[in-house]
Amino acid sequence: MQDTPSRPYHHGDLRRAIIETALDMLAEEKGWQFTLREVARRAGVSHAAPYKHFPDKAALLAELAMIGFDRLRESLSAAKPEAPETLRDEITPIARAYLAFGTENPALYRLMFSAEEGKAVGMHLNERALAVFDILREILRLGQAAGSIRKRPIEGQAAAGWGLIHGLTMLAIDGLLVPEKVGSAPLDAALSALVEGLGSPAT
Amino acid sequence: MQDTPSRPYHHGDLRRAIIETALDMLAEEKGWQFTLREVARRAGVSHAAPYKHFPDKAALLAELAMIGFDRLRESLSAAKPEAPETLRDEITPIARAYLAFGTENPALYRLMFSAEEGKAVGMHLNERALAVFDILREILRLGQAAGSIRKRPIEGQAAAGWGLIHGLTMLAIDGLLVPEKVGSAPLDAALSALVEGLGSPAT
DNA sequence: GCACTTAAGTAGCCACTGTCAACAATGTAG
DNA sequence: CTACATTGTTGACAGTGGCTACTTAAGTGC
Repeated sequence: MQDTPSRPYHHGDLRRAIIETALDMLAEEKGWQFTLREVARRAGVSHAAPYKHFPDKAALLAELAMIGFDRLRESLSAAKPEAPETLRDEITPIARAYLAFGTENPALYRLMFSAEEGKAVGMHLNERALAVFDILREILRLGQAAGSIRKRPIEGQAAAGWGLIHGLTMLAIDGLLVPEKVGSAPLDAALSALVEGLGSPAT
Repeated sequence: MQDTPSRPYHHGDLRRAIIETALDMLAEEKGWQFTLREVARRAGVSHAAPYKHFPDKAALLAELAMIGFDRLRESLSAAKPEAPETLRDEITPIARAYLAFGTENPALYRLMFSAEEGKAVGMHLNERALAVFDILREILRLGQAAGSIRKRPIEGQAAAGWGLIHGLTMLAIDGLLVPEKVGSAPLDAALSALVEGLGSPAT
């Protein structure tokens, strides 16, 4: 695996390697607590090396969270269907992609939504988070224009949509989406309720 | 404040005092990271005293989480209206109480949904969590029987309801429910969508 | 009074973390 | 080829935290 058996003194692209390693670790176990030294260990560098690329731990965490939001946004964009026939056909693949992102990177997803305690980075981070949010808002806007979605304030509808998918993702991460309580396909069922709530009665 | 100026050697009810102190601390700042020593400090006892009442840190955390779920359930039960006229009138105060619980005890709420990594306690904890869930299921069951709620599998409707309120609560805790993006009353707006999605079209 | 249990305090071990400072290797500009 | 900036390594410091003896105080039964 190590493509450089006699690893050169200069890693070459350690910054990216550190981020990559950290993301891998965040994807692995959700119980994992983040430590700079462990990241360095796994990246195969000394414990102080990361300080050449990040001022401190918080900076790395903030960057990871931002990358997480970017990836989530990309993932959702990629999942967006070309020419959906119904509202449900449109949002289902996106919702699936969202939930998949969360369950595949549980710790990262949690980090994304708990890292903005440091208010300094908060602004930038919120920008990224709200960029993800905008995907949903756009769908609603177009849907309302096309008449497939009830004419209600978009903010409220967006709150419902994001709240729902975020909540389901969190519950899934925490292993609380047990079939006996929530059915075998909770996402589909919940989306049904959402679609019926957002969609125009006529359609 | 200290009702025992010359604190006796034996605290008397240290176990409860520790839990109380820990809950207070969890309610304060959400950025707070839990440490046994700090709890002991704030409780005014030595750093090893808690070990006389809890085998280890995880045990205390698990108990706190369980108490959290119990309190949440009580809070929701108390908020349940007597004779609601509409579905919306019925769920709105409950949803409000739920969100209030989360925003008033942010760290506790997070703990409740991230502590069951320790799989040993997982079972008991999930029981409590699902007990909260049952309140929602009961509402849906009665609503379907009375005809005010669409006849769909209850599990799916419950998933939608819990997912939505849990998601909104989490977003609120993380300060992501900003009015400019999500409206001035995101909870009410989201509940509108939910009610329209769950409620019978005729009603 | 006296032994015994319980509940607290004191002291400390051990592991670990974030961070910094000093040093070494490597690349680069002149 | 030499001076310098980069990037990585080593080592250490200070602080913390969980946890474990041992010790001391306080209640309890006899």
